[in-house]
Amino acid sequence: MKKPHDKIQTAMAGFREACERQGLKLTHQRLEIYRELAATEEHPDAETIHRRVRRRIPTISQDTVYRNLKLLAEEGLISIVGMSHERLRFDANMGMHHHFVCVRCGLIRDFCSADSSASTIPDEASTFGESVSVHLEVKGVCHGCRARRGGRKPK
Amino acid sequence: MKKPHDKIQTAMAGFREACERQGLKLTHQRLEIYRELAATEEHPDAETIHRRVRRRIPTISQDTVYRNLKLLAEEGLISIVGMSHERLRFDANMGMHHHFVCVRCGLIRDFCSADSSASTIPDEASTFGESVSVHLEVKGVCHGCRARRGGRKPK
DNA sequence: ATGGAGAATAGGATACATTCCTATCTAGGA
DNA sequence: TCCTAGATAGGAATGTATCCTATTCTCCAT
Repeated sequence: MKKPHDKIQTAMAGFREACERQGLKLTHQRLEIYRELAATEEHPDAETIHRRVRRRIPTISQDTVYRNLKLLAEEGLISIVGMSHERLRFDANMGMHHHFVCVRCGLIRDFCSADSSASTIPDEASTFGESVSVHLEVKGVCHGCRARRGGRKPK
Repeated sequence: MKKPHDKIQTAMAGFREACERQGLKLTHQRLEIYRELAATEEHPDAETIHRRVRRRIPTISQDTVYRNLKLLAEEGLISIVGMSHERLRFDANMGMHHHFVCVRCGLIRDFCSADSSASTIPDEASTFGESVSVHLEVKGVCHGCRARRGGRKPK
């Protein structure tokens, strides 16, 4: 079993490299925000990260935490669990289906996979609890957004 | 190709039955909210549904729309796309992995599936755009919540 | 059909996560 | 060391979603 400390050290080194490669400045705040996230497996929310980082940087603002988390997610250095944050969206189709989600405009489309294994609850999930549903979430850029070009969200 | 009108009729009949079975009253508002959702495949948000239903029920309140959508989702008559609405949550683990999500307490755990097909982007997704990632989302009730018993969320 | 009890609704008030604004500061290259 | 674009702090603003409560409505029993 690897020491958790070493794992974080490794993650931090990789993070520094990635920031330099992508032209992001290595600020104290940014590093500590990432360190806090890399140190846990519980998928914390922004407020939790803010609270924890504040133990070491008492004056850090919530805006800095939100801004960095969003930026790092856009740069592919961390990920946002579930959908990118937008309003709740609903679906009357209760049959088995999967979702294609456009990360730029939020378009969601249903599809059914020919691959039946994507519709079976994996055994590994029983470690955590009793599963009731499973679906694939495919993230990407839809044709419309691709045609519009542009490196960022139209919004 | 089946007429869309017939599909909605069928869906409405099933909805009425389900409401009666589960002791939900068949109010005009509730029926129209469901009808609006059943008539589209675009996974609208609550505001959109509110706006559309208001064309036929001008005085319907946004609270009624929100309340019914949430209730119907809890009763399993419709579904909420993505995660149930909570704060954004982040993840520094960029390796391939899936998520188990407890629908009661919001716990999220990573796992890797032995089934490699769950890690391949389905061909069907290319219909909609260029995919960049795929992961399984397994919803269920975690052991902790199961032990605590109770039919509803602890919150 | 009619009355009553509890569920459901309308409308406004409220909560709260997230983002915006802007003056100030800092990392990193010249 | 100096400069500049990028980053931050702090507070204000935004906007989705929920709460509150008086009123209305559904549906079962009479």
